[in-house]
Amino acid sequence: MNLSPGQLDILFQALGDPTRRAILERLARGPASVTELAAPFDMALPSFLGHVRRLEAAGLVATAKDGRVRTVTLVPGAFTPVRGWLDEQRALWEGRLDRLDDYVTRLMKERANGSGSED
Amino acid sequence: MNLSPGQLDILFQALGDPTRRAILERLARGPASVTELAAPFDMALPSFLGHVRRLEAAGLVATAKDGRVRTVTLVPGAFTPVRGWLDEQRALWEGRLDRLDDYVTRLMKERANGSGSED
DNA sequence: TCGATACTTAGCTTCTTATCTAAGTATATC
DNA sequence: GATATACTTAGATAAGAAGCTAAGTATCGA
Repeated sequence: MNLSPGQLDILFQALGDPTRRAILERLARGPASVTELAAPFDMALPSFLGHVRRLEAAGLVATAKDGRVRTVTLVPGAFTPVRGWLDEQRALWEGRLDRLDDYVTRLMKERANGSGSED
Repeated sequence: MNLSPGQLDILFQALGDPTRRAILERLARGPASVTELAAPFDMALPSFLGHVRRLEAAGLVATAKDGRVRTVTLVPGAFTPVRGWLDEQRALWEGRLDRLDDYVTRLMKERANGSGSED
């Protein structure tokens, strides 16, 4: 299950804004209407709605309109690709350390076998 | 150990670009010079350097100039705040599920104790 | 039906980002 | 010392993001 090329871009970019992260933090405690969500922020509603839309485009939240109220909910698994990339990155790094370790180990064994003639 | 308000912004934003993520992936395998790093990308060097600078500003890489060559290396722990935020977010979410679970459990017990008079 | 509520759309301004080309500086190599 | 290499700086441009106000639409509640 590979993700489309730009998906990670959209996700990381969506997370790169304090307002949007705050929205997600709020939503982790349960769904809320747009107005409810917007209340803590000193921002015009259209501006705020832009953030919600961006989160929605990233697949981090889902919204549904019932009557005149739009309810926003967190999409639980949406962080997975981000975590995935981070984990991969860590694996790469640790793989490198392992190889470095191997290398040093081999080097030391060679020294122990001790021709001792190198400078 | 709390991080400055904008640190997460800068980190997430730095990661929200495919070129920059590719640079990090390459660097996980070991340090490289700017020109070396730039080779796979169809991009003018000044543009490319901009990306390296952004990664450096985010603390994700360190650079050092020796002679005319600037060597770029990964900063290992730099992802920690990102992971941290992601983990927190997950904890919040799971905390919510737990409470939901408690709630449902309590509800079912009440039913079992069965006054059965609520609608 | 009328007013209030909850968005929604449209249009504008400003700032930032991602690019580029052209030209400059500092080292290394011959 | 002349040339080549490896950045580096300095603009210029175009696109995108974040914010605003003003005005519109659709419900809800009395």
